[in-house]
Amino acid sequence: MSRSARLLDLVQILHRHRRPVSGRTLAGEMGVSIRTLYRDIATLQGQGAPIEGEAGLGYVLKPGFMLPPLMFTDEEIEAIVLGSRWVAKQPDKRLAAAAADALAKIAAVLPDDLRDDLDATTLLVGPRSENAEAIDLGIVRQAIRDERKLGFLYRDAGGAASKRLVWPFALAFFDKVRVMVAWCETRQDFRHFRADRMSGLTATGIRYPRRRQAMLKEWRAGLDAPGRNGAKDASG
Amino acid sequence: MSRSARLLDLVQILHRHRRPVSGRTLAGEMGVSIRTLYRDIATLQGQGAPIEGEAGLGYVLKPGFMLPPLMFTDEEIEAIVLGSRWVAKQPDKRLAAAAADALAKIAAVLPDDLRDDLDATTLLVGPRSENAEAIDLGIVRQAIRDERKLGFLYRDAGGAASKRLVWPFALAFFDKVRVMVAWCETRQDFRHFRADRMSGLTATGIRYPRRRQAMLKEWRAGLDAPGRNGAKDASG
DNA sequence: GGACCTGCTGTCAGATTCTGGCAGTAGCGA
DNA sequence: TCGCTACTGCCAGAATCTGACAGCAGGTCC
Repeated sequence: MSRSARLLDLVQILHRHRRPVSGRTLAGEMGVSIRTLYRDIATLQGQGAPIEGEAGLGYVLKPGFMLPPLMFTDEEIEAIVLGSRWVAKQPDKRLAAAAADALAKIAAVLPDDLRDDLDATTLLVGPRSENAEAIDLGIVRQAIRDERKLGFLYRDAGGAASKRLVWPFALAFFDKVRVMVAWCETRQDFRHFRADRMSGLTATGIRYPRRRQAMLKEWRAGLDAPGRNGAKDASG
Repeated sequence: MSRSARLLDLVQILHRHRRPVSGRTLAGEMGVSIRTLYRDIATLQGQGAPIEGEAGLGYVLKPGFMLPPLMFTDEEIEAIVLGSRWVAKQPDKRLAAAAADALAKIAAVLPDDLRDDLDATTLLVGPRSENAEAIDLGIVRQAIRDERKLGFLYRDAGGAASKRLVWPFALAFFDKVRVMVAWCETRQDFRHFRADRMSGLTATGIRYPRRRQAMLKEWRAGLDAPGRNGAKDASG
């Protein structure tokens, strides 16, 4: 196995273990001496991988992905840049910042002439009709990633407010509004919630008992089935 | 210089020369023997780089970018995936396909568990309100990249039609419509054209005499200047 | 056809890099 | 204190890379 391939492997092994792992263990899993492992870790850190080592504990990788060298066509890069620019204009500030960071990382590794092309890329995204949401969608995305319950106040189309505790598993971006899809504990059914009608969002930290992928699949099946509508807007 | 760094260099050198380059020349530019160069080319091709060699001519790199190993955080990947999905739903079919291809390439290099996450990524893009355009925006993007003139028929807001020859340099994606920004030869000024009002698009193949980056800069300066509006919609 | 340019492959000795083991320093927690 | 860990310097052997040479195949030009 080549060294570069081994480095990618190392990141993936670190990704699997969420808890700190000792260098000895990692070296064992990769079939390599511990001295070499330290060298590999140093190389990865030099390449910008967020690996942290603490004496007495082991190594942890901050959540993320390591991409190997990739080749993209002009059109593919244009698509990625345009898409990221669109995200960067979304009202969700953390996601927008992440999009900007991703673009910056890509730009940083390109040679000058290509970076100029990217800076001046002639695909522009128009300004959004702002539809300010009172809540921080970053909290919703974090709750989805961690599969944890969310509490909030919801005001339905009629204006009636209700307190909700839900299991969020998806977030949809429409032209105008953002919609959270979740299992509602109170109603015992799938519901979707417009972000601009939510308030008092609180991350409970309580893990919900299902996998978000499974819920997503079930919800999609409900959408496809004839005569049903999957989730209805949370008015009931 | 490490081998991996040299491989990236090789791609960049190939990118600079648009015409076919002989292996001997490339080897000279990199300070390496021709035998090693052949090995490097083979390695790059093995990694998926679209390099083509023809006996008697030399090597050509299909237009594209080579990205070195990159580390992205969870949020950055989510931003890229969401953005690409949005692009993939645009009516511009070639760009949409490119977005899908880029996503597929990224997915292909991820380990299984991460790919599942990506497939089921819980950030969805809602369907677009379709606003069918009669023209192929791919032609417009190609003309912008190659800095070549475009001819077409434009129907303005009042319904009056006019034949246009323009120097396109940007394409903007708004919520509903796509707008081409160009220098209009007839009017001798910047104009913008809504894609759904264009028809009979023809790529002339004639190169226009300015750099698109310069025009973009000038146009932007016009936007920022107080009391002006940069380009007006092509009604005049 | 013949001269010439190019891509491409095999082989092999020497240069270069990588690797593993050893020794030693330092931080953290019990 | 002890045990566990991260981390560094050193060096000989292993693995890999590199350059040079020889040779084949495919195109271009005269």
